[in-house]
Amino acid sequence: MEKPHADLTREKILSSAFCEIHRKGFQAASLADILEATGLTKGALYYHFPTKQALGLAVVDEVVRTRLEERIFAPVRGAQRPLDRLVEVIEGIARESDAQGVALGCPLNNLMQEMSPLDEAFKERLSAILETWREVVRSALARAQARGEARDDFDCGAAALFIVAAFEGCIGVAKNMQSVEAFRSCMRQLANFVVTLKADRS
Amino acid sequence: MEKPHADLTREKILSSAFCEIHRKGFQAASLADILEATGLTKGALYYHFPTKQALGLAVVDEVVRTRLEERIFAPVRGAQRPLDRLVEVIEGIARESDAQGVALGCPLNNLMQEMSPLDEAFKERLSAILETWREVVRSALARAQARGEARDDFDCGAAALFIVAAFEGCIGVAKNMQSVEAFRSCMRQLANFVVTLKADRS
DNA sequence: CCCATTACATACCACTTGGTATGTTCTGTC
DNA sequence: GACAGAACATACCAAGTGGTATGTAATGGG
Repeated sequence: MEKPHADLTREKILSSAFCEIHRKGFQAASLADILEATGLTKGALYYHFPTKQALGLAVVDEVVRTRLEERIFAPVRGAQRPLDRLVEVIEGIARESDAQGVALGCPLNNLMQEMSPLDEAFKERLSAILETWREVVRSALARAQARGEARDDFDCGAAALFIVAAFEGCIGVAKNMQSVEAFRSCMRQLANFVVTLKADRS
Repeated sequence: MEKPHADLTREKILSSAFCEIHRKGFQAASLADILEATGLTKGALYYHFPTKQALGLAVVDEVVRTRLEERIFAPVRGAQRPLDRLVEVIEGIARESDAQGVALGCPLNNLMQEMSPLDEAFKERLSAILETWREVVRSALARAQARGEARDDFDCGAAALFIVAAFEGCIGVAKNMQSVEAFRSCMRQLANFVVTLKADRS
């Protein structure tokens, strides 16, 4: 028989840690604050996670990755018209974002900027997620090219990397400006760029 | 008579603080480490700066801003052919960057991601620099349009914001991947985008 | 030469941090 | 219902943090 109660507290800690890390970053995230939000204590934390780093890595693997998988990767993967779907996803993210979401930024980008130069384990996990993202976009572009939906005079890998980079860049500057409007404008430009990759149907 | 010695130690602290903040971020930057690198002590620090935040803001205003001003803003401002110069600057940054520079990322972007949601004063100073950057690019695009160097079917403000965002995005992902090659590839894509803004000379 | 101000150095403080060691309760098993 | 391990809670600790109070050497003016 499994023990649902233990797993539940583990997920409560994970969820609270994600929030705290999203707000303050990993280093500035206080274990005391994370626990206070759950009503638990350090005994619970260190029973489920051996160290703060392990907690952070678990947040990356089980929360950050999952969120991106559901919201971005999955929708693009199974698209019949990959290029159009790519544009839809970009515009969808822009449309659904609110002031708070813009102010906090992308959890993946936040952690990359903070932890990549400091911690090798973080860098590898985050880099893996980024690479899947890039691969999802690259594959979409390649399929679009194969279907004649996209032009075939550009390198899919390089274009995919740029699209992901610009995506995170838009979130980044909008986070600083704390302007939903700026975010949407910026994402619209990115969508326009993707549209320029479409094949001219003459 | 001015006192060059005092100003010199002030700049030594500022320079060391910039390095430390560039490496570890503002919050994780230790005043003890900053001082150790200079051979000075806390007495010197708190004589010149009332608080750690003031030191950080001074770093932003006097180091980060100056660097960007010299390396990016100034070259673009006085260009006869703004669009070409913009591409040159982008390619120049890509060409001259080394492994260490890529791994550390853009100081402005690092601080924006870390401090914007946490500290209003930081957010305002950083936002001002970002706005200057955007305005420099916007003005360049507008002049390019006026001279017929660029097409005139796009919004200069929106395009400028996107260019700056993509610029920071490229640095951001390259920082995580810790790959100079990926950075150059990404920046080349950005340069290509800027080229698409050129007027078709038929 | 005296003296006040500048420009630091030294010593110290309250506080928070991640981490640990120990105690306690709950749960399932025989 | 005794017993064992899981699943926590409580109390505590060394280390590091930003900040301060005080001491001191250099400097320049009268």
